[in-house]
Amino acid sequence: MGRPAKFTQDQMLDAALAILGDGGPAAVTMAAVSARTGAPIGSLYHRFASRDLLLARLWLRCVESFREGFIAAMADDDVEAAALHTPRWCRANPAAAAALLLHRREDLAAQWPDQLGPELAEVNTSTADALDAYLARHPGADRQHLMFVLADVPYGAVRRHLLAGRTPPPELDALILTTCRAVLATG
Amino acid sequence: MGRPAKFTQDQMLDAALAILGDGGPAAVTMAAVSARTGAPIGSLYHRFASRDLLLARLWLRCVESFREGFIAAMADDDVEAAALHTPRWCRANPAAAAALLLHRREDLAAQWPDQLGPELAEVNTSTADALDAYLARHPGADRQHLMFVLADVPYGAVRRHLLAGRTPPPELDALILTTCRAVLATG
DNA sequence: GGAGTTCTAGAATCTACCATCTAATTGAAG
DNA sequence: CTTCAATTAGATGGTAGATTCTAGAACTCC
Repeated sequence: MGRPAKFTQDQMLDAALAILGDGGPAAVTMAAVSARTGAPIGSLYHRFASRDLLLARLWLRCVESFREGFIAAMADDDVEAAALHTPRWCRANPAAAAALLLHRREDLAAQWPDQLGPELAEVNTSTADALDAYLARHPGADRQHLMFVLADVPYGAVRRHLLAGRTPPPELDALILTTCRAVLATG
Repeated sequence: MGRPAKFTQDQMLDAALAILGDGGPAAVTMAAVSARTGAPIGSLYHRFASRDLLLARLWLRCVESFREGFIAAMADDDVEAAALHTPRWCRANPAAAAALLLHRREDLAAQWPDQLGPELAEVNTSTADALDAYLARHPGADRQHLMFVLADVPYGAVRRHLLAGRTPPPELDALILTTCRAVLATG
């Protein structure tokens, strides 16, 4: 093999995530990640060819974690569970939630690395597919309304709390459910 | 007097706003603003003591524009109009809307300039006051529910479209209204 | 134990940008 | 026409941070 690693890739991503939470995208410098993990800069570059690649991987790791539960709920035809997945996931993964929902992807990795293109595409299409499949099973449903209820409202509901560094309060779920039912009853 | 100005402060802010829309906060360098307006860097620093000050002023200009209509609607006791103010204002001011809703204040001006502290405080308190006044007039209303309906839902509704560079579609207003009525009927 | 490989280590380099500084314009007022 | 202040102009300095480079350490397998 070779020399065993003293620092894992995930340790580096964890450090980057923590720094991101404290100081925003600009604070995530290679030097900062180095200082936080204790790993020398050379080791960082041994794992990640560039800063953009590191941040892109961090973003992907966060997204994967979120997407899984969402797609599962949709596959079960459970729209309400899918809508509630956002606040629940935020409570379970506050740091990842803040990273994902408080920043634009381009603000993290200015240049999305080519080699990660496929992974990015996969994330996007698999989510779209889950929605398409649901719509195919429910011809009466309206896509606009679904997006509103599944994405827009939960996102908005959660955001203010993440910004404040808090976890979304439990009362939020009732509000989201009320919205969900009212809007879906419409069309 | 002296030599008349060739470039106004608003021209510089407009350029910064456009650059922000194209490339995000990091793209708004003094050199970029200089190139876009045609004004030399020296002129920029003649008007704005620092980059942070320029971006802080840009942010304030955007916020003021939004706040006005919102506060007016609240003063009229018209919650539905206040909720719809967000999508309407976004349609009327797409660039400012993107700047305001797609970035965190700290991502624009890393260090908020001291001299702008009072203006920032004013923005925050005046909005809070409008809400407090409404609550005082309507003892039955629930603050959480109001925030959800006035801030969270409209914000979420609009965001996805701003991200895509589109203007929020008109159908959104009906969805927001439906949500507004359903949630306020609850508490 | 020697060869090969993977990883740590951090100094050195290179780049981009903010901010400063000096000098040159420009037009108004007297 | 002279004086004066506001503004333009942009070269230059200083710094922060990404990236590269070279050397050495630690482990496995033969």
